[in-house]
Amino acid sequence: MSDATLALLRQGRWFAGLDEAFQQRLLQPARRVHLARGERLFARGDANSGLYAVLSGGISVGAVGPGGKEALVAVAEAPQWFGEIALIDGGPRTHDAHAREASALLWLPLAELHALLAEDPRRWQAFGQLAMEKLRALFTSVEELALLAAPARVARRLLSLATAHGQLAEGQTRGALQLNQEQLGAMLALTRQTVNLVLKDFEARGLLRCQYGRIDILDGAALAREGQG
Amino acid sequence: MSDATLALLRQGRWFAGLDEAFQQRLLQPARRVHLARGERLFARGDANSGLYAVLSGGISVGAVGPGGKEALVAVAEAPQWFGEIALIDGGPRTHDAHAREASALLWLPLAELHALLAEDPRRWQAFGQLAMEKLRALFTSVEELALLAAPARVARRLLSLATAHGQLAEGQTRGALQLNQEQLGAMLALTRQTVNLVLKDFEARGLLRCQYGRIDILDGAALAREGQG
DNA sequence: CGCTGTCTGCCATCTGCCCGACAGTTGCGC
DNA sequence: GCGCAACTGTCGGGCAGATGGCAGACAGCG
Repeated sequence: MSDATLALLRQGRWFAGLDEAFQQRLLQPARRVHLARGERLFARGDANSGLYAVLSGGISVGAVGPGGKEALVAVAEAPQWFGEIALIDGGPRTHDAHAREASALLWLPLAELHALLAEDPRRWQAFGQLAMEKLRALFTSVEELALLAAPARVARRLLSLATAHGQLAEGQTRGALQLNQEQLGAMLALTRQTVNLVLKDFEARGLLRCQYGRIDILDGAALAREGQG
Repeated sequence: MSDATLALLRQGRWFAGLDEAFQQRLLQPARRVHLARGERLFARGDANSGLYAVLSGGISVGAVGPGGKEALVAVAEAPQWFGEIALIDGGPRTHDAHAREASALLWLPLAELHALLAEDPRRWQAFGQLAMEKLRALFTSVEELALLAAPARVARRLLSLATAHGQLAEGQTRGALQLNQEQLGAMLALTRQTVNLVLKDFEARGLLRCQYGRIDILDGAALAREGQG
């Protein structure tokens, strides 16, 4: 695995927190996978195939509920890892995952993971920690969904996306978010129209800038205040 | 630890799935804790104190959001386990936990857990699995919250409570749920009035019976149909 | 027994967000 | 450069569910 890849992955909090030896050992059996725009990686209910890390592009993780409405759980971008849930409990995939643009992934096949865990079972904790990052993020999502009105939800989610739900290493944030208003709506259980309304209001007050398929965050602090509800 | 306790805990899917030796080893350092009605076990942000299992009574797990509105995440009853998140990632408590009635718990102090994990690190996976049960349940919650209307949400949550989110062993269900309409509302992000409306409708159609602080499920199959949305 | 706090049942009113629709704008392939 | 598809911006109508308020039923307690 190239040094560039290693450097990229170390920008992620989880991977950066692993000890050097484990980082190396993890990447050793890893393979690269390339997906075209729209291509599906796995679907809800599929058997576990292993763990993935995004190197470039973006992976939409979501599900269609009864009635055809789609809920978007997350958009994974470099250097996020996903797919650990099925690894830990041996169950099927919880969500659909597909490439929202041409993407490169790192794939750790299940058999390799088991080999690596058999070598040193203490490593289970590391994967547990990865899952706990998701679990904690999900708890805050539920709470926001339940308790906050639309503007506060939008504000919080934007900030949360900017830090990749805290999965980026210390201090790192994205100033520009690559997603459209429809997708933002699907994450927050709001319609595109409502999202647009809120966004326009924020823009008029200088908190952000709306562009085609993209949102630039200008004033994160003010956005955080907006998210207080 | 008494045989009765062991038998009780084995009614839970997670504990029952552990091998015999580990079950014994887990209970060996465990202590009993008694809480009076309304007493607080821990609060969001507290340092990790260990793992708990409910032996009798019920523990409300929730949080108050900005604005004072309360979100109820779950009501843990025997023989459910909770508190594993902080164990795995070493972070603070995600939620407030307090006794909704006089309750008895089993407490595994953090130091004992670490000792037990140091002995055999493969046991990390077991705690990971416990957390994954929560994570999967939470995913379905989010989806329900986002995609379903009030009646379907109520129906699904009632069924979900009846099986303790799948944490009871195979085939076990509770026919009577010990909670009031206000609490049900707090779980579903609905007001008491709306919950009442839905419940009355279900009752009129013979799906359940409303009683003082309690709901009896009469027709689980019909309730499941109602939850299709 | 009656007192008190909790829970249920039901109303009238208000509102935030959904829905459908359509025009304007941007980006991309031909 | 043209044309088409995807995305944004905005409007008005409609409704599910929130709000607030109140009477009555139930349970525990002195």
